[in-house]
Amino acid sequence: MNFQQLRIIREAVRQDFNLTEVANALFTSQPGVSKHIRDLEEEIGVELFIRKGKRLLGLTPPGKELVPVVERILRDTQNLKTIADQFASNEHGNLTIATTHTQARYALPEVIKQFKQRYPKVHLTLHQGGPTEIAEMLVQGIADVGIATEVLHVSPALAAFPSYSWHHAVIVPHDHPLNAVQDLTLEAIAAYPIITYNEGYTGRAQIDRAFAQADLHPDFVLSAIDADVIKTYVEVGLGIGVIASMAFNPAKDTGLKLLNADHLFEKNTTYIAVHRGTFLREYAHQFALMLAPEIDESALRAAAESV
Amino acid sequence: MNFQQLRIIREAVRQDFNLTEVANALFTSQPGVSKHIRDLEEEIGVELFIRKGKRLLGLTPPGKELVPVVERILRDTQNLKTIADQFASNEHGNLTIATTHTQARYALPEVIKQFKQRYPKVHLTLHQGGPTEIAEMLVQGIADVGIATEVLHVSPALAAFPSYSWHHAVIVPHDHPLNAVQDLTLEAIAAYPIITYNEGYTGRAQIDRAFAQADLHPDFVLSAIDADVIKTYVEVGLGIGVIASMAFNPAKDTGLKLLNADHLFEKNTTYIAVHRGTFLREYAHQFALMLAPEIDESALRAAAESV
DNA sequence: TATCCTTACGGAATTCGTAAGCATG
DNA sequence: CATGCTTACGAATTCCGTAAGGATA
Repeated sequence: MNFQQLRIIREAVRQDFNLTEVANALFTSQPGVSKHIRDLEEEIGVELFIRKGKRLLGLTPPGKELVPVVERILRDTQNLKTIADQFASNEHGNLTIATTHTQARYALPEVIKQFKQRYPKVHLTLHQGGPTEIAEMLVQGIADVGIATEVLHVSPALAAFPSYSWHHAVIVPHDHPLNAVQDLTLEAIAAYPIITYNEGYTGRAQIDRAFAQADLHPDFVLSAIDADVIKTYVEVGLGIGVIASMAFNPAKDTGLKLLNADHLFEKNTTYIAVHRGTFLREYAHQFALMLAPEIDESALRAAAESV
Repeated sequence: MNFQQLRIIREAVRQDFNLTEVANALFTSQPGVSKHIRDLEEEIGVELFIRKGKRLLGLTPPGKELVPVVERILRDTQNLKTIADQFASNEHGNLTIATTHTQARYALPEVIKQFKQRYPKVHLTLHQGGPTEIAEMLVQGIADVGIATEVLHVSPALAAFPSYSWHHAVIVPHDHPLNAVQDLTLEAIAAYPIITYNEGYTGRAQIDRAFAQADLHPDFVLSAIDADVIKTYVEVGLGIGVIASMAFNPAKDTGLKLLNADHLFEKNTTYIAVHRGTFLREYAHQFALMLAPEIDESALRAAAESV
């Protein structure tokens, strides 16, 4: 048994059992991949993959049990290197953050500025994606921490901690009739075409839920991933916008007005997530604490260390 | 990085940093061991061992952090093989039990007979030793389950479950004056030379505690690891014996009489222990359940699977 | 001076990549 | 017939053991 064999097993699952792709992903030859798999199967005495003719289709029952152990071994080898790097220097290294546009654009800049002041030599990488992609990046070990409002609880392999809370707000052009309304209601909003986030992004589920509970069916005329796009279309008069309030900048968004809607939509909570069993560098840990100061530090360590 | 390097690191700790012994233990050459260590240290970029001249003296701080991860990786590779064997056959395999003389001689025979009936093809190995040796055998993965009355809680890496409880009793020759006594007291016992278990064995601590609390200082004229030895010396009149009551067999120990002492000594509990993070074969699991039927099955699985 | 580690080097074993062949959707 | 896996074989690399040398209790 060797590590290359284990990497191949893990990659085979990730590449949907296409060994040619596995070979590409691991920068090796395809026949070598085949041989490694057969060697390992022979060594441990069970077939890991279901085969139909020459193709691999999936995992056998033993394969299903063994793959998580393989993944843990490989994660631990990664941890070995990470811990060693930690001792080599607390100040340099890489930190990869997977997050959504909204967080990257409006919530993170302040924290990242602060982080860079403390750790100027740490190289930061920001990966952007939807919630499921963020979760996947954590699971695959591509990203160290993930930040999103939506379901980062999906996989039990992830540990999520609340970072901060915020509300949606309504944005309208300056000359819009809603500007005159005193107490904003869902009914009043639902009377106009609405531009807001895509499903699965930035608390969209909360927005839908609020209207559904009020038995309202507004016209979602356009949806987008980010507030900048939404604001643009509100400005051109396509409808009113519902965005995260922090995405409104009075200094820059001069053509628009922000209407408070805290009482209309449920509070949203943005979470910071890490992958259980993956060692966190000291600075990654500090980054998490900067973003969520009230996080239970020992819980974070525990999440990162146990499986 | 390869598994041999990791095995060498683990073995270096076990062999107290004597690389010659490491080479012997792993059936390889000593220069190879040295090279593997230096290669690994170079690869991860930190020194794992404190060196004085050419000798290794201990672990550096990074070494102390990394060794547990190395151990977990190696344990998981063992788990891979164990799980694979499990699928190859539920009925064959090996089960290694580490236990004390007392358990092996008096408590286990019935359970083992029952186990062999259910799993006739499983090869059983009984390793005998003191409590610390039993714990060590579990930690090193030499034994699958450990059974003892004494401290198996020492290492947090072990999970111990109560199996059954028992009391000490007094044994005397037939013509002994204590035979006539109605209500046995500690004072009455302490008046005679006592033969009982060695320190650290079969609840000896309970016996000492009982006398200490009564402020009695009996003459422990002889101590031994097993009841057979104790009985022999009681028969020749060297003193009275204090043994586990289950070690008395009225049919065979015809020259002796058993005096109940449940009210004099605290109850003892025999524990069954496994090493956390080590996968238990189905039959090993069943063995544990036979020995401790009221064990929480999910707790046992959890102990065996998490770290 | 005996123990223990390192360096050096040659051979053994493993791993890897290329080329060719075969099965399947 | 293109995709995907296997077999076969030679090259490259890694691993291992022996022999010799040096440091330390």
